[in-house]
Amino acid sequence: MPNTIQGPLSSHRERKRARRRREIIRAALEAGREKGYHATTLDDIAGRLGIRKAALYHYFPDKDAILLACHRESLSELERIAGDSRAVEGPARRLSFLIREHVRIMTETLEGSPLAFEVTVLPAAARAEVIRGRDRFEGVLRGVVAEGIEGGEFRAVDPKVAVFAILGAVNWIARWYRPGGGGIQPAGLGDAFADYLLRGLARESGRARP
Amino acid sequence: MPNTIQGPLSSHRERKRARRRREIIRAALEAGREKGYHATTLDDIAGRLGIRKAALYHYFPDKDAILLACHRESLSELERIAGDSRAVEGPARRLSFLIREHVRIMTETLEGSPLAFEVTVLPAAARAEVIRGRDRFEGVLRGVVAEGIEGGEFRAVDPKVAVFAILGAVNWIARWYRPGGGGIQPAGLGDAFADYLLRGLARESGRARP
DNA sequence: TCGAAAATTAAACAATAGTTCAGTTTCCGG
DNA sequence: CCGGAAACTGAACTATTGTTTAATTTTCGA
Repeated sequence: MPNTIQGPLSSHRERKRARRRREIIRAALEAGREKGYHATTLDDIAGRLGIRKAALYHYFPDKDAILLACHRESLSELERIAGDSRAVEGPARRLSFLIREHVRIMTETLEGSPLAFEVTVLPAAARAEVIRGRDRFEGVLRGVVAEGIEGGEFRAVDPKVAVFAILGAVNWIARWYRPGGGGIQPAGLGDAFADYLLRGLARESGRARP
Repeated sequence: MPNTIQGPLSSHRERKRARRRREIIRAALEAGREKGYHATTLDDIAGRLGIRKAALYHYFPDKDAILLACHRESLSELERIAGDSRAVEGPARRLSFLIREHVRIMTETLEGSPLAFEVTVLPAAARAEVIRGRDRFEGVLRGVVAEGIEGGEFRAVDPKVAVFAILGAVNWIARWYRPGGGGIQPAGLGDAFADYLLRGLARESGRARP
């Protein structure tokens, strides 16, 4: 008997299914941008894809699983930039990189959707996973700030408080940013935020990013 | 015929009723701190007061009205500190005052409840009122920043972007602050935030608040 | 092209939670 | 202390919405 149980790791069908899953996540993020998780119905999400809500159950076991997938989407992005940041030398430059990339995630990947922050409704295991992921990223930021202080590049602030302020400024983007909305451009926003938030840490008034 | 239509402006009964309304608002803010508006049921709110949810309808016409009252609670606080700030001289000192007071509202009055930010569910008229109030406060902050730039006290940033960052840092407190939670103390937090966020604007590296 | 598996749908189901209402208890001013 | 008004309750009602199931359509590999 040939091995029919385990096909190729990414068959055509599997890739198509994975693509559809991402479309659903994208639709959920878009729908959630307006109303938040609870006010977003499965009809809202399905309607954006031109299908009925029952079809969603072929890709996710329930509504919470869609929310969790949205969280994972954002978490994997955060993990990626945390990894990439290791190649950037110097606490100031590294923190600047992290802020600019985080702003990019907020404006591009999540498009300002607050879905990736509503964590209280998730079942305990899923909530723990998400919180662990966020804590990890928070820890990376704190590490960078602490390193900058030790090296004398930053002044002696409480890293915990500084990181809360930074994450607040960036995450709050979900509350006011709307893609295509006039005025503020994503790229400029990331630079402006990094510039502003870095200067608050700089020991000297000169350029925060040498 | 004596004037029985309009009793004294604050009879005993009226004051008692007003007090009960405030208790309900407080309970809603507490309950909403854990789960957010949609996940907070009328049973949650009523339960904290030892009554049944039907009793709430003697004080508010529906659930949305309770949310609106929570918003108005926070808006009136913001308006108050905006007014008080006019007595503080100099953009740097005034901005510092506003940040510290705003932090105090987040930690003391709202106790970290996100209820005063969930605006999308409100009916159009109520939503417009809340947004108008928040815009007004935002405008005050922008004015202070712009004034500081004109006077040469702050460097030339985009006031809009800076205020988004400031409001994000402060409002995000609702996401992580828990009253009585160990570690961070409200008073110290306000000073630390004001210090950090002011330095990002300061033209010179010296003390931001002279 | 054929047939099985995947995708989707329509309809019914279930559970939650906001709302209403008639009736009961509590409160308080005269 | 009395009587009416205010406060509150229990229960029923309703609307929304997540979930399940059986049936139908579509897709795609052999």
